[in-house]
Amino acid sequence: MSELAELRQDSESPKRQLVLDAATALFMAQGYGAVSMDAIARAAGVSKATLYAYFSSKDQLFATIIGEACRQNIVVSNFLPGDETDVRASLTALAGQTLRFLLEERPLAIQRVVISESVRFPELGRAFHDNGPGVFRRVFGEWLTAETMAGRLAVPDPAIAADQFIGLLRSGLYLRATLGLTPPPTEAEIDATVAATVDIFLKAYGPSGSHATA
Amino acid sequence: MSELAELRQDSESPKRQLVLDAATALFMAQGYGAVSMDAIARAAGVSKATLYAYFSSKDQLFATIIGEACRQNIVVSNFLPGDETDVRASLTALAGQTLRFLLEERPLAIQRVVISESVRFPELGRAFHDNGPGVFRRVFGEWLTAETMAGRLAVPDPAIAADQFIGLLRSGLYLRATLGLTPPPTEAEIDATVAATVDIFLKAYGPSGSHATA
DNA sequence: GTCTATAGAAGGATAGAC
DNA sequence: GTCTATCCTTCTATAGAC
Repeated sequence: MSELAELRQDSESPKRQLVLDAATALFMAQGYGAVSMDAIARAAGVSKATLYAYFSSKDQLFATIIGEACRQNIVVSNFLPGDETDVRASLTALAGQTLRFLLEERPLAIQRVVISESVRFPELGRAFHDNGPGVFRRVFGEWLTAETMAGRLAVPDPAIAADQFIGLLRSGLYLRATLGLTPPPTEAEIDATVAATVDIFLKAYGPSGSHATA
Repeated sequence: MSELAELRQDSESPKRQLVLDAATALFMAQGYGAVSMDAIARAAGVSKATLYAYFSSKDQLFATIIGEACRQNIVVSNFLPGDETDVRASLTALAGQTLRFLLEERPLAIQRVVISESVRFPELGRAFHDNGPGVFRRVFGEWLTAETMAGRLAVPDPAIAADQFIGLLRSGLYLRATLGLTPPPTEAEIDATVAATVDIFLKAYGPSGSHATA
């Protein structure tokens, strides 16, 4: 029991968490430059001195928050089709799950912030990629390899195919959402994008003769 | 002769152009928040008072510059394959031209700035989309329709197919470039992405039996 | 029209009381 | 540990000389 306390981070201070929560919300919504330390302290309900007791600078606070957000920004961790043999159903489930995740406000905000600040904070671009698209490419690529060996797919280069799958999902709807264009995508549009992605993917990488349509 | 002068914009002041050039470079490189009016005036070699004589505020200067940059950010304007009948060659040329354009520093910078400031300046997201991906989808979609009617392609929904083409080009390499990851893409990598894009596109939308490989 | 100089506000960071 | 109050810098924007 007492070991549990030892396993905790040394950052269990409640005020520290208040600062982190407030700063996260503000940075995600407005980006680095538009948020002041005054605004963070006010939103957290603490003084600026307390804020600086936990974080030595605005830069460090920002990098801590966005880096941690990137590390938690995993999309495919629970994609384990296991004994599923219906490839189209598996791909459709994965595409739907992935695109809906990408279109959530938080992942959209993380991507916006990382892209805009990747010049000033290069490590954020790396963290975002390695924990997001990089993980997807690895996990999905391994699955594509297994499916190819099982004869259910014919994927010559799993890394390229995984990148293409991501690219197909990130076209159209997602690009418009990234640019903040209204109105937000409807469920029907999301399903249509998912279906179109699975269609083109299976036409290209399905076993010969599996050129089924929606 | 004298009509020429009348045709000119009322913005032919050389100092105004100096300000525009300097501000464009700075905003592209560092974004809105990190650039001060002092820095712009210094880089342009004019005083701040002169700067404010031409642009009433930092917001207006920024919106003017980025909006104009979006309007000039056209990618497919000179894509006119004309009497070309080799679809694979046409698609390869278009894909290579488009991806190389997207990977240039200026389009990358425009996209970064627009994405990061689309919350504060919603009209920029719209201008970027309508002059960039929107134009591509329309022009390329019309071409796909013509090729389909000519029997050289079989594209059921040109708008979706055009979005997918863009998405395929924007996967992998381009995503990493957007995040500022080093090293920059090599010519070989660009060619490989182009080839992979054309391959999957033709497998899905080529006329039956044209499943050629690279 | 253009400059120098500066006003007025806001930002990041800190000293010192409690 | 936390707060109030403040320092110093930098920012946007402008007044006034030439």
